[in-house]
Amino acid sequence: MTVDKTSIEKPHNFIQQIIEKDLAEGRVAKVVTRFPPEPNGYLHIGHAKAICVNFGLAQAYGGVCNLRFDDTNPEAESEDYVNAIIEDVRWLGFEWDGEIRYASDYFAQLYTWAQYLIGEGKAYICELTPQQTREYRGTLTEAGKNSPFRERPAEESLALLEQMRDGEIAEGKMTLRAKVDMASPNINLRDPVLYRVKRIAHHRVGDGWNIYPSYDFAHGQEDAIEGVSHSICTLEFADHRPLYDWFTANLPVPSTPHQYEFGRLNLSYTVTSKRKLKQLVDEKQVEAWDDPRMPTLSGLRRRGVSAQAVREFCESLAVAKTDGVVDMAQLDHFIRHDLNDNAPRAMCVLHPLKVTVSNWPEGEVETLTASCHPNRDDLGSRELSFTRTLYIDRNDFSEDSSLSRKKFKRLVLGEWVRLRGGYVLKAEEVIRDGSGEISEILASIVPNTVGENPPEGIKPRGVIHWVSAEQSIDCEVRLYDRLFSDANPDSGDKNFLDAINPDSLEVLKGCKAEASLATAQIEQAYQFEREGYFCLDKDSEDGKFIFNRTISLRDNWQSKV
RNA sequence: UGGGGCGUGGCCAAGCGGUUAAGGCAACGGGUUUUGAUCCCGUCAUUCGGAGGUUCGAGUCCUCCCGCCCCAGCCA
Repeated sequence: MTVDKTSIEKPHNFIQQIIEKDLAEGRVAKVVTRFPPEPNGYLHIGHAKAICVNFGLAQAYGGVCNLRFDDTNPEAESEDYVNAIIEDVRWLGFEWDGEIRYASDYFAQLYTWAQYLIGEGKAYICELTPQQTREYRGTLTEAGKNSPFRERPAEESLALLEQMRDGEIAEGKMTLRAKVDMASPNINLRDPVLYRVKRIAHHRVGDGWNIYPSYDFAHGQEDAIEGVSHSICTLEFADHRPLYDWFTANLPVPSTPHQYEFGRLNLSYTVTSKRKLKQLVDEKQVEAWDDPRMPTLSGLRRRGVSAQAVREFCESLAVAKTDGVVDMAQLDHFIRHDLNDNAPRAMCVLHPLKVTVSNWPEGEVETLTASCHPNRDDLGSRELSFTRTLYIDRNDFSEDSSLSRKKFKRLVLGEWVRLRGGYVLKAEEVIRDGSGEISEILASIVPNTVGENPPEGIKPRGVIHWVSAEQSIDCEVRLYDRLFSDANPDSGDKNFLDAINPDSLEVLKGCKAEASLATAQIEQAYQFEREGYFCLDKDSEDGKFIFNRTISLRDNWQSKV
């Protein structure tokens, strides 16, 4: 047995403790877990936690983890979702054991087991309408009552089941139900539905079936077929565990898996519910499932978040039974941490303001070399062109020279700043357009200040970024903010759509990026110095650059002044 | 009013009866810095939902109470 070192340095969570005990006492020979998504939507950050838990546990204890699609409800599912999910799991960096599995692979076996249960007198075809079924089920405080079809002879149920399967029964007319206990305080045990009629084709197995198994009748048996040792799911399934166990106990399954539940991930300022995310897409509140504002894995990826950042964030989460709300700031921390370490630096001016360097000859270009990372030489360097006309950010200039040096460490009329990686610059004059707005700044550089301190008496207020006007590329920059302005858009009886942040996307056109960015690749991360982390968006085309802001730099100066 | 689960600082969370209640995020001070970033250093729970009890000793065990989440799909 190989034990992963990194995972045993942290305190062991309750599932690890169970696994270790099972291994030590010989109850389990090999750890087998599974990640079982339903292909009815895209994977989100909450799924990332489940993926990391399941694959991580298998890895840590020398076992394997299956990827299995729980495709028992063709109504909501599609192949597109299957493909998107596969791509996301791969991107996250996990490798499943063997072939991808599908619940639909087991439809024939499940059907046979349904017949077996009927033969044992433990299941029956019920003809109660959906409405009646609800009434017979009772309530939270009152016991249900037995269906009048409960004692129907097995032969009859068997024949009816066949008719259901063959498409001879209309939807809603019949179900196969387990005979458990209509008086159980656990509502899930009040004769749960095993098969329902759905006369529609299945995205994977075509139209061979007119009935489809329910989650309860499928999940545990799928686990048993695959030899899953520890079936890990979220808290809301805890009430289903007795049923899960009931099936493995009453059916001739090849193994007896056990279910363990942990708290799903909730993140502040977003929703982690496939249903709600789908609503955002369907109602065009966002562009698509992979909109960079979405907490989906494809959205995070498109925004420029790395798989490693997502994984490390997930590692930082507890596997326990509490269901809290993790602060979005915690995810942000891991995103910044990864990007700070790995993203090459570049400069991009978001709100360009023209600067003419009056003591720099027209047409003269000096090529400066700048490091791509302050403390990673392996990331190399890039070239910057220094020319007479430059752009700096409008926000980095002020005419107000009464601003204190501490409060405004940027360019002020009559004073100096350091152009990052270049010269020290002095602002001398402001030029306005017809409307009175500043259209240009006339400035001069202090000679011999590239990589050198300026002479005595010249004190740059700070360092600002810039690009050459001639040697830069035009681009569009999309600034993303949180999708919701309420930390808990989902809580209570709030309608999460009411909390949508109207300013979650700001599109900046006519931004100026340094020339080296012309070779940027889609999703490849950069730090635009003093602004944040950005990556090229897939909407970019030849000569048309669109950058997404992954996340801004941490910014505490305002509070300190 | 039934069943299941959970309550440790602003958020997440270790703690498995015996040193002064880990750690991360956030926040706040300070240092370094050609990114107001990073990095570094420091501060941040006399107290563990509440009340009783057991014990030499309790966040950890017992009792009662309070609060929050999930379950009445032919969804998963």
